[in-house]
Amino acid sequence: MAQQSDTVTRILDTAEVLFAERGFAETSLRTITSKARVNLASVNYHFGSKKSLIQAVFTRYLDPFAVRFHAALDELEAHYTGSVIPLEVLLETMARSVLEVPAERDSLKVFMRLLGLAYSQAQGHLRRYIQAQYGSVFSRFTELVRQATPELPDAERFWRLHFMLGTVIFTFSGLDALRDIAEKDYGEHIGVRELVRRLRPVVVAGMNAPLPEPAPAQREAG
Amino acid sequence: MAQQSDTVTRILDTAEVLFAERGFAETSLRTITSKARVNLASVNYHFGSKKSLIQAVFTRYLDPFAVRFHAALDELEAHYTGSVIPLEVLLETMARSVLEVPAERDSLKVFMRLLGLAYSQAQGHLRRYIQAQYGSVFSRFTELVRQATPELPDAERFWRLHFMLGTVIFTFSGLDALRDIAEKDYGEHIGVRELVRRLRPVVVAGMNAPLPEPAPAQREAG
DNA sequence: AGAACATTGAAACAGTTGTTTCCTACCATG
DNA sequence: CATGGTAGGAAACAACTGTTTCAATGTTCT
Repeated sequence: MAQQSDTVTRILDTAEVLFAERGFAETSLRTITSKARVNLASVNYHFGSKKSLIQAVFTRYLDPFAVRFHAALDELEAHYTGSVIPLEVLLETMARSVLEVPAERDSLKVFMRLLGLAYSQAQGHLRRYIQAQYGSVFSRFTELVRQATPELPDAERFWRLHFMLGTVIFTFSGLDALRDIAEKDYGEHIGVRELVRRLRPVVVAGMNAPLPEPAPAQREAG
Repeated sequence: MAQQSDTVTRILDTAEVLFAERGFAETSLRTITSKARVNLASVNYHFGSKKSLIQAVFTRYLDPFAVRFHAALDELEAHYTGSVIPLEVLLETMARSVLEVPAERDSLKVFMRLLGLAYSQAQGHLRRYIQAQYGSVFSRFTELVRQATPELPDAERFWRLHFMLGTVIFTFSGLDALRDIAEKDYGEHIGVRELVRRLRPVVVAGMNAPLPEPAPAQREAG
């Protein structure tokens, strides 16, 4: 009981890679269990169902992330006591927290791809689970961003945060494909930290972009 | 032969909506054919296989898009003969071309979600098909962007274009979910054109962001 | 030691998947 | 009218899906 069964972690390790490579529906339990050299029934025994396995894969990443991120925000608030935390610092802190979690297992690529799938994949259950489980961390972060960007209307800030989220998730989630193209065209092998360095000014500039021109009288279809 | 069978278009109309809602693997041919009130075998009869049906759904969007976009770029090059086309104009033209195609059928949401799936979904066959079929249009566009942003190093421009692609695809692909949240939190119902208006300054600012600080002496892991 | 428990193993379950087969209806051309 | 090729319908196909069952293990505590 001190450490959970070897079978459980072997399933999780194998499942997260296969999920990231092919998606959830396209990955069968038999593929997972045979690749993990584990009995087929053990997934249902340890996790209950495939759906629960998927959630467990996410939990293993997101639980440590939530802890670290909360701690990092605590430090930040203690340091900037009273005054406002600058946007760049907030973004930098979030990036660092995200990067730290999977660093131990060289699985950042998997983590990011899973995040991308969580958004794009079959509508509901996973996004609802993540929202219910980790929504509070995200709320705390957005509240700090609100204080850091008082000039932005609330709706504008909401959308821009999601724009930037899209940039990051899309980039890392398609990292292998993009990296191949970049390597072929520019001969430059690019790593994760290098990519973060490139991402930083773009994200900051996006958040600080001038406000859009006000909407014209609009008839909308859609 | 003058117009293709009613069955074919009924299958395509139904399939694109279901694919966009649930993904490819999660949508069975039986779901499609029953909802389209069409015989199950007709998919294989008219398209050959499910994979070909998926490609046909994309072709029906991308073929007209490629035609329109090429024409729009022709016009642009004729108008700016000799001189360089500004970046904002290029982005605006691309946005307009993308928006025009599905406008006739009120299916922009579907189109965008399909684009998102094409990137995020099970890695290979679809992205390869799109790359092979429509890569030339994209190359023409990126070459014009290169001329419009001569101060950007090639690699930097490559990555920023994909950053911005991520922003757009991620946003529209998760549009329904995001719109629900936004509507709940800010009571504001947002339409596609409204979203494009918000997107524009962010994308431009991202492309024009200051160059990142040069990389430090780096030891890189993975 | 034996009893209680948690974990595995192999097999079967019922349901769904994409695809194929075969037969009927059509409809223009000979 | 007959006949060719095209499209549609019902049923079956084999393969695969997630899940369950039940016996055979090991493991742990008294």
